Amino acid sequence: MTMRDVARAAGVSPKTVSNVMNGYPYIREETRTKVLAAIDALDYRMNISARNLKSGRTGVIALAVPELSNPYFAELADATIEAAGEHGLTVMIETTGADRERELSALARPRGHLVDGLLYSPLGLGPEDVDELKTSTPMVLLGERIFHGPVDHVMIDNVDGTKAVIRHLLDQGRRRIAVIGVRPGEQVGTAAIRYGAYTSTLAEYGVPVVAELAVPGGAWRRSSGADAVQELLERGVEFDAVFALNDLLALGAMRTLIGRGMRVPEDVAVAGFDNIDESAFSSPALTTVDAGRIQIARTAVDLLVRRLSGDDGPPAEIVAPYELHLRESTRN
Amino acid sequence: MTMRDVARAAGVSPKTVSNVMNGYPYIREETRTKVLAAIDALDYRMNISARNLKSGRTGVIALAVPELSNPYFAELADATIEAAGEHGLTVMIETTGADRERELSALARPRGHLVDGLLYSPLGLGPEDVDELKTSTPMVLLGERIFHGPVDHVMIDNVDGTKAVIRHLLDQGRRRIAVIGVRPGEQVGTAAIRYGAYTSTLAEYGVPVVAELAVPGGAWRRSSGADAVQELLERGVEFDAVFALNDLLALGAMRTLIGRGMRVPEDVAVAGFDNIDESAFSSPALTTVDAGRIQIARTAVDLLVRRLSGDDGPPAEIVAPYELHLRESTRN
DNA sequence: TTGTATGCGTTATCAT
DNA sequence: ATGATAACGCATACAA
Repeated sequence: MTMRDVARAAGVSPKTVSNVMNGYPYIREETRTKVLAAIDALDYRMNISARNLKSGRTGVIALAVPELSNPYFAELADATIEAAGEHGLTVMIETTGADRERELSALARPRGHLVDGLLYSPLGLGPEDVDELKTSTPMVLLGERIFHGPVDHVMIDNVDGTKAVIRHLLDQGRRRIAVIGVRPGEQVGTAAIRYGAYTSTLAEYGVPVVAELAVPGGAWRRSSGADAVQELLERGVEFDAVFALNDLLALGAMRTLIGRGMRVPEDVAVAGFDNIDESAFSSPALTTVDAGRIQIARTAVDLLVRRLSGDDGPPAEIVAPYELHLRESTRN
Repeated sequence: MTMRDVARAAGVSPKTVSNVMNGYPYIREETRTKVLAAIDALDYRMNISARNLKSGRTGVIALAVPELSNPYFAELADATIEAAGEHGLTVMIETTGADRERELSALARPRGHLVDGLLYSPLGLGPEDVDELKTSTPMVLLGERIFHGPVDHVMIDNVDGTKAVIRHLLDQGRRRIAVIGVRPGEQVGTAAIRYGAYTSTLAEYGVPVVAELAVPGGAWRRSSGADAVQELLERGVEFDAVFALNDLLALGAMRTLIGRGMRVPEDVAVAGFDNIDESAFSSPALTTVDAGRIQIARTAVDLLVRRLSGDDGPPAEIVAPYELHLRESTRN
């Protein structure tokens, strides 16, 4: 079942069938109708591999994320699939496990020319890898580890988002705000940015930054959040609020607090970042910053589509607007 | 950058390069080394489209699920990607939104011959669609809407899993067990099976099945679970336990109960089904049935791989083992 | 053990 | 507005 078969059935040449399928404008209405009827009758689908071989286009873009078990990335993936679908593109999801090697390999001639472009959300790469980004495949970067790179970049408004939530905690009278999930060694990346915004907001209010209130946490999972709070309690550190660098950490933190008989928010307020679906339904519901994933997905796909259609202007850097969601976990 | 270039660089013919890349055994070690060196030096990747055009294989399989925002499917996707990776296969995720039309279209010549096989988890299809499954693309069905179809089938042990959790609730002395997420009209599918196992377990214990304890819920989301319990409370129905047909419903249900000042499990025990990551970290932690998604993914990929390598034996029907996780939400 | 010739299904180019 | 022809990069069959 090839284009030739369709052409034969419609009484035209293969090229005409191709033209119809690709929306070539100069076709007589009568011819188009005939061809479409034949396509329908034979239930014909074009062979994408053959087209790709000739034209270089597959209609597939890849989304490289650490893992789908993290709801933030799963929800981002859903949003991306939807946004891509509106442009007739299919999304191929690649999970890298936040592993540097696997992230780099996702960059190398993605999937043997099988994808037209790449939406790329690296956790293990940094500014030192900026050269690796000069791929031939169009790419849009999601995240904040590599600034002013050679490619388009869609970012979360980490600074203002964090400031908003920390101000909220301070306005509620909290003064000993623990922060969990920090990465002490790192100078770049989401952790460093959010932590920096945390300290500068405390400074604004004249609240001292206390080292023992910052708890490292490598993987931003529920279990790390639970462990972090456990550690604070065991060390006897006093705190009246927890700012978790993402929602999963916050949910894990609340789990430990409640398990230890503490009240949220009365004894300790908890806030997170991401606004994953889960956060609206936890008990108590979690105060968090919505990073704007719907808009991020949409913007990233739009940028990529523009590149795919040949735009080679200078790299764009776009910051998605954040939104603070105040819920029970911080309300006095 | 084609195979010819590599061949030229290595001083051999393209065919030899092809042989090396495909693991053809009868190659002199010296030749193989030369070729591999050239591949490495030129950073060559094979063009998958070209291979597909000739051989029919792409090394890509598709996983069709309703949506990734549901953590069960996201976690299943992660497990599938991992299992497929061990066979050198890439996974392309297709979300159908549980929409019948989109599910059917995922079936039709998937992605223009771009995928070798399909792992298919339909929610909107039923036995009446069994003919649609007779595709030319190898396929493995995940779920329980279509039994004894023409294709391999990996199933959750819904009956025994449900029985185990209901017995547990009964053993704890619960006698008015609400069940939420039922689908009254449906004769097939997960909802009907789990609800059937619920009623038969009650019967075993001589506990009457009360109609008003069964609350319908179309989409199995947190919000539906919250609404279902809301409805029970508003109707003044008495109940000492909630069996939610999946974890998301259960988490939503707990949210409403706790929000209304009820204690879980003291006043009402809550149990779910799926054992998504979230359930171990809710407050209280959720008792649930692990449907065995890791094993389901592994088994499904194995079955598909066997089909891809030409096995055309009769369709297999495999039931993954369940595991009951007892947590705080049901412990007296 | 390696090389040569051919064709997979589509699109680009050019012609009509 | 439509058609003829060649070529994309690889694998297959067959030859050497």
